[in-house]
Amino acid sequence: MKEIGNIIKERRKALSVTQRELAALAGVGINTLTKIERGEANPSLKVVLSILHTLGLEIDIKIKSNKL
Amino acid sequence: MKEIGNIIKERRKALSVTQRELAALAGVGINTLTKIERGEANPSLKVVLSILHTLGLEIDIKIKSNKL
DNA sequence: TTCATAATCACAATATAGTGGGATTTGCAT
DNA sequence: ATGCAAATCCCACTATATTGTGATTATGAA
Repeated sequence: MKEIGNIIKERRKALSVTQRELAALAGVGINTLTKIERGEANPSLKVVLSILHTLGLEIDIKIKSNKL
Repeated sequence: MKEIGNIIKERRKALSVTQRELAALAGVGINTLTKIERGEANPSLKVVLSILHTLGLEIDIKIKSNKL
């Protein structure tokens, strides 16, 4: 969970937007966002997708490669 | 939400495992899994990741490309 | 340091995800 | 059509995610 939080935080900073702004744009509570960024939350898919979409990010799912 | 459900369902079938088996292996309830596969749920990230991991799938997040 | 803004925290209330149990339906064999 | 297993439905309960408010604590700039 820490990973996605960091991705969101870094992308947000790269776009120079505050937590409050991002939360508002994504339609989620500020508390929810701060916890997610810190990896202290188990957010619903809806919330995650909303935040990622707002940040211009997308998810894709693929078969795990077993490269070392 | 429909999309991830279909991905899970197709991957599960490709591996020839039943919903009950997958649910048990992933540590989630059968009802939860059936709803997710049908796109009638808004699952938590924990549940989604557990299912994907069990299926040998992984998620990655990238900047949305604006190709047409 | 001082000031302003951003981020985190703490609390309580509401919404909803996750669950099991049992009934029902669907799908696919023979 | 019959039988079996898989999938779905229904219901009620529990767990927890989400929320707003207000206070507190960083962070950074002048």
